[in-house]
Amino acid sequence: MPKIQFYPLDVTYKVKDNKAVIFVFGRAADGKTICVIDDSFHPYFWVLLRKGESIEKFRKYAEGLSEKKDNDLLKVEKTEVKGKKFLGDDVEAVKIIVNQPAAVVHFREMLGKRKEVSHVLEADIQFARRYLIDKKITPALLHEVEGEETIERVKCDYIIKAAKIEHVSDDTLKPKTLAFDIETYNPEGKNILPDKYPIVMVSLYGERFKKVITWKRFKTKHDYIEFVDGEADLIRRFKEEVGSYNPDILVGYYSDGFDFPYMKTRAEKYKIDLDLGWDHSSIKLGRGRNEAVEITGMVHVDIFRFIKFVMGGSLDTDYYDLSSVAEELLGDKKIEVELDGLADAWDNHHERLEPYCEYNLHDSLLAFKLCDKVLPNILELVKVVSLPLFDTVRMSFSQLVEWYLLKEAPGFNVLAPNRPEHDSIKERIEKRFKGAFVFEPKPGMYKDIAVFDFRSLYPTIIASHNISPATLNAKCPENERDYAPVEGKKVWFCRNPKEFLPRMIKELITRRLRVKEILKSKKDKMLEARSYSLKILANAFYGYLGFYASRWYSFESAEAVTAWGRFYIQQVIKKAQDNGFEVLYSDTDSIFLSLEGKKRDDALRFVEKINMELPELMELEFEGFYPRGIFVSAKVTGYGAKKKYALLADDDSIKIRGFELVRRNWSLIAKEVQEKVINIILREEDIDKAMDYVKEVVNDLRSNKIGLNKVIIHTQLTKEIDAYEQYGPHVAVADRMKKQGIPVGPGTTIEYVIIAGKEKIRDRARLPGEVSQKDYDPDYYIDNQVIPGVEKLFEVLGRDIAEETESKEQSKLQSFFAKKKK
DNA sequence: GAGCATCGGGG
DNA sequence: GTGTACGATGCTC
Repeated sequence: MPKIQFYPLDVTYKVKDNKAVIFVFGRAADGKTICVIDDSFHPYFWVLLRKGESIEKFRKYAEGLSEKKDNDLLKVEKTEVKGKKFLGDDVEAVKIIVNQPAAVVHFREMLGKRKEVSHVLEADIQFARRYLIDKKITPALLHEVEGEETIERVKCDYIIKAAKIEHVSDDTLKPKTLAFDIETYNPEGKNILPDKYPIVMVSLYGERFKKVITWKRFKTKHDYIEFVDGEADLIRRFKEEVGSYNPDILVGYYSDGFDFPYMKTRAEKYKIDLDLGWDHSSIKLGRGRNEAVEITGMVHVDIFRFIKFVMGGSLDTDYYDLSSVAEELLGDKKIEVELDGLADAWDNHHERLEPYCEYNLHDSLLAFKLCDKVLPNILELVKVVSLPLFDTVRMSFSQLVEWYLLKEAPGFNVLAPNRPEHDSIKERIEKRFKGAFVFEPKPGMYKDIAVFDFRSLYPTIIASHNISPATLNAKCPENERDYAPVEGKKVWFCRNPKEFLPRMIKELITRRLRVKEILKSKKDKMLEARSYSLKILANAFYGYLGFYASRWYSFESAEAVTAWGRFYIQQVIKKAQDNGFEVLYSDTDSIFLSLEGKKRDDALRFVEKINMELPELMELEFEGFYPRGIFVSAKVTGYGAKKKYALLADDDSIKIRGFELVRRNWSLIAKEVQEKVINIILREEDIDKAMDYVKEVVNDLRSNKIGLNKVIIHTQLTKEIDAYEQYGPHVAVADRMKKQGIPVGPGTTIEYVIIAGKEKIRDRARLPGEVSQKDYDPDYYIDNQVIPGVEKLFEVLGRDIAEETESKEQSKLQSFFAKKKK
């Protein structure tokens, strides 16, 4: 039989003659598309019987089951018995093999009701995924299919009826990616109405390929712009172009929630079928909260989702709009155009449309590059969970952990627990336990700080103490028990045998260590991405144990993890103090030591000693030396602020945590002053200079020397103007804009300046275009923007910025006396 | 301050 | 499709 090597990408199934037929779509090694068809795989699930019940009697009963439902025949094909592990117990499990997926739904319910049955297990694992797990197929890796060519209505170069599919190597597909983005006619600002307004342009961007399709003509220098006669043609041409480019991955930014749903609505209007699927099926829109748009065969990636939910933790940006994300990850932004002017240009000024096409294309380019950038992360996760890219990029951490466990379970002969039912979910949500330990910092400025943190603290605790629902308070001799330091509770985990869940997390940790080992000798972006993916997945295990919807949920296990976490970090703190170090700050897994009167080597030796005493996998790592650092007091309590500090690193870079620098609704001048003050304090240690700088800015503000652009405040409208109860300055300005005929609505960013006067602040808010530099109110910017941003920093250093700049209370007092005099 | 509802992203 | 989904934030009582 002929053999073909290929990279699987997508899996689905169809029911034919009461039998499930699997379709594996992918890219052959020669670049052609391939569809592998397999009808030899049967759906199944497991049943456990109560103690004392006869397995043979039950099997006899089950094997005769058959039912007609509508036109479907549902029947049990056969049963098997196998020794399995279920939550640490050895059990005899009955495998119920049925003819088609719908029969699983039917018989799991029927058998679940019988009194001799105690558990129905793994009866909710989707058939296509089950197929991948059981056949050990990992999407995007090289496989070989052996089989004959066959005929089927699919858009594939090879159509093979499989006799055998085998994993060949970890050689990974370099996918062909195409990005797309639409622009729509939108006279109503943020209010998006697909039923009412058309798509005006669509862009496509791929390797050596770019195109913008639009349907109003104008003179242009760009040969990538193609003109068609109307929206319907635009949609048809989009389909054709995607088809002829024939990508493995079609990527968009928020295309699950916007581009595809919008296009679908428009296509329906013209009765155009968006049949992009390799089996000629239409794109499938997700319902309700699940917005995923699926295309059979082709991998549709909504890169926004992946970046926000999987990469989010490591990004600095607070916002996940394309521009912010692209800026951080790629150093490239969206092209700036006046989007509100598109509708007018579309209606009345075609000659103004070209910039919008450039903008449109650039969005696709950004989506393309973002996808390319995070592809190594995606592929690493795909390797771990062995699910199609489509599913993997849309999974939350807990789902990734769960599918990793589900995939590995058969190899360890482990039966997966069921997901919780409604009642137990409610119970689980209400249960809370104690979290991490935070050592409150004493506000102040410190010199020579050494920072250490535990490498993957929680994952290594789980692996080292064999934490899992199966070992929790299980039977084992007293000297085999590891008691968790949970207050007021007797909780232990048996040290042996090493259980499934800790073994799985250990596998991730050691895999990552191997990657990191290679990384030491050569820098490699791919490997860094792999290391990152493995790290976040390992870290997610702890959350998974305590997550209400988990199969392997274990409240006591999660509780034990944080208890041990507190135990270890407190132990380090204590030992540091015993060794004469001053501990400045500690949060969860990190510790900040003052090196006053000590040498760097002392700190390194101290950590070495700590590591000798820790369990094998656990390690306190050196994070860095910082010549100077400042900890600021919290706003409310006045005590040490958690997670609010700035450090000057050895390489002269500054690490800022928890300060407001990035907030959108701060004026540029406020951000600038905060940043500069931190810099002067840390780099030059010259408090007077920092103070003088602030005074200078305050004076410049007073004499209106600061440019208007630096006093503009940005605030986003979150709802309709009328809906605001609190008529704040940004709402007032939005109102003014509306009266001037500028469209505003939810999502519009309002820019305003506060001008001098005695009225309420909201009555003194103006559009930047309405005022000039001499109009803004110095007092407002001094008291409400600049001073609050640096107040705490100076407070730590024993200085009162408000007093020294004679702002705030002072000025209020002055005006009070001024009034009195009159 | 708890409890509920709604954004988020997208033009 | 052997199905189900989060989490931060703002607003109201």
